[in-house]
Amino acid sequence: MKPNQRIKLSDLASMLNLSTSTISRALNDHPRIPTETKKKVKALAKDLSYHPNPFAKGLLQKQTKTIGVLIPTFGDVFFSKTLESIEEELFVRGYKMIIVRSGKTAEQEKKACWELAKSHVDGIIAAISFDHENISFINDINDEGIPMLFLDRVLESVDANFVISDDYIGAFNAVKHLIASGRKNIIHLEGPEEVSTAFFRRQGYEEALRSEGIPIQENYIIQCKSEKVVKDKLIALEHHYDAVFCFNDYYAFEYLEFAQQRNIPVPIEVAVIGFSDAPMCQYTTPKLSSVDQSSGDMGKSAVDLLLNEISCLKNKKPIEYQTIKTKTSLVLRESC
Amino acid sequence: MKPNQRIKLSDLASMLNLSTSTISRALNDHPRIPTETKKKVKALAKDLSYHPNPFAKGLLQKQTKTIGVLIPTFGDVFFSKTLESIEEELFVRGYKMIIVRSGKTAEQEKKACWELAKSHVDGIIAAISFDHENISFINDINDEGIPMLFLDRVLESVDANFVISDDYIGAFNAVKHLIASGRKNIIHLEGPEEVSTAFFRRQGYEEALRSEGIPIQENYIIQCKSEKVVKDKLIALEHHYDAVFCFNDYYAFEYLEFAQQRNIPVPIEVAVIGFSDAPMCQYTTPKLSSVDQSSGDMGKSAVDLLLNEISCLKNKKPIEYQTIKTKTSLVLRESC
DNA sequence: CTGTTAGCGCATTCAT
DNA sequence: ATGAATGCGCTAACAG
Repeated sequence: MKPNQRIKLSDLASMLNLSTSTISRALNDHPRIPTETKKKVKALAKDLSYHPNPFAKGLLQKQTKTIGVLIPTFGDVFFSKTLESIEEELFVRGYKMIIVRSGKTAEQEKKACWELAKSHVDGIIAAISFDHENISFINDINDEGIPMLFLDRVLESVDANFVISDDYIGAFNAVKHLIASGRKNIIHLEGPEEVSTAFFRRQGYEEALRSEGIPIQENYIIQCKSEKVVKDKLIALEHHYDAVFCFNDYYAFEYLEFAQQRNIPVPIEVAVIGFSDAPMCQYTTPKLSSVDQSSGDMGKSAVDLLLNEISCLKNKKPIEYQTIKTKTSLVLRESC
Repeated sequence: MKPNQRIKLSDLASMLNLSTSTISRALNDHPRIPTETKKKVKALAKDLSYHPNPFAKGLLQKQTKTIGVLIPTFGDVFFSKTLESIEEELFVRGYKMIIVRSGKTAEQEKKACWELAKSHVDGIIAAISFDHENISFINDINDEGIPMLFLDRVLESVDANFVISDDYIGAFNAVKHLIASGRKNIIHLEGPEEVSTAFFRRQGYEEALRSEGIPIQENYIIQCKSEKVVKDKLIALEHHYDAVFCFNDYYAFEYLEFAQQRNIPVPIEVAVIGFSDAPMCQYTTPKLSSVDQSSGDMGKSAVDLLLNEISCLKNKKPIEYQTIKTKTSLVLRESC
């Protein structure tokens, strides 16, 4: 029962006095093999815990049943949650997952992408961070026959499938809610300029103000590059603002800490809303309101779309690229 | 420059009027190839962005340059941090990483392990959750020539490399600190019984009490299965305890929330310490003191040990199994 | 120094 | 219904 060596087709063949082709066909449910033989072969295979060598298969056939995933970091809860759902969906559908981190620079990101391509994955799910001036490598990877799906961030001028959350609407509704509850002077802690999500969340913020006839003040929009600069700006604005809409939950956590240090009562004096709805939102004081991105859906949709594209590619069917926007919802807690 | 088809050795060979073996040797820096030829070949390879097919290599050679990683979840910050360091170290050393989640049951965990083994990874880093009654599958996987390293949790009676943090000392020091600061009635929120870390942390807790001559009270040790039961027990003990030492940070976050609801002032009346030092510890009110596990070191050590074992296996050198305990350190914040 | 040959494990012709 | 032969892309043993 316990082979201490890897078993292969030819082993089964010689044990049953059949040829490797028959064994192979039996295992793959080829129509012209008698049920009797199939049973016998499968039983033995199971008994010896035979597993086909994925490298032989990968070499012979086109597909490797492996998907590459590119993420900026494991540390961000949004990506953890999304990874969790991607892994689950891939596992169910018989795919393995190779993960690489994209790192801190556009160059590293490009390299990481190539690393996946070189691994001959069947497809890539990529959460691209940077605004690559030269996106030709994406086309190059596509040219190698590896479809790419982009997650969370959109790239202009790339023809591909996208799965993003509706950042614009999410931000819009959050800010609308702040205004509806009487806030007028709303600060936006803006995300890094290189990511598209930051752009759309800011757009949503601005449009919400505009729709209510509130003028947009440039000094209320704070680009969060250096912690010190942000704090200085906040201090300069103190008592002039009554709400803070944050690019993500981490910014919001930082703000809550800042507010506590400066004795700014939240939500009495300042209301705060984060983005992504990290599990930690319920453990801060006050509990943080946040925009949920339904990351579980994002992972599942991404896998769906990508595997579908792979299947189209294999069957030479035409591909219609889509951009799926998953719904956001405002989760109200104590901070607003 | 842009091949829209995957390029292979024979392509390079025909373009340079050389044989595939020469190309192969040139690319692999074989000693008996003139520098001139190597340059020429490498230049062309780069120009056409040639990448060797890892499946052909994997089939032919023993190693696949891929490591399998088994973790319970992406959601736990401890695992995120460890994954981050594993990925980094593997990437540097030219390895890819396949991740599978082990799921909720011992059966799923076993299946996930086999899934990795079937993928013909060169080795497996596994954070095993459950106390498998039948650990024969681990031996079976070893028999297939795939070394396994166990991370974070030890398994009795398995002969292998382990990388764990020194849970016992970490817990011991934390509780010692509580006692030193005048606490006497210390509750322990105990982790799940199936994981070894829970066992050692409890041991550390008990030994710290014992060393100070404080009796161990069974009703002060609360097994955290159902949230409701835990809260009921805590309520029953109210005003009788002055500190809570938690199995991990999440338990501690939950406790902080509970304390707030019941108007128990932390740390005035009750001191709290968590375990793992999640980044979120600094955003709670009060900021949570916690035991850091140096998860970065754990990831790196795990990769080191495993790749070393793989290399020994390949060169038929004898293997000496080790258990590396990484250091813990108490990070003091406001909660104690 | 280089080319020829063979074979890794498998699925798929083509024969029978 | 089954077996023999072929080749996926690559490296290594064996010539020359």
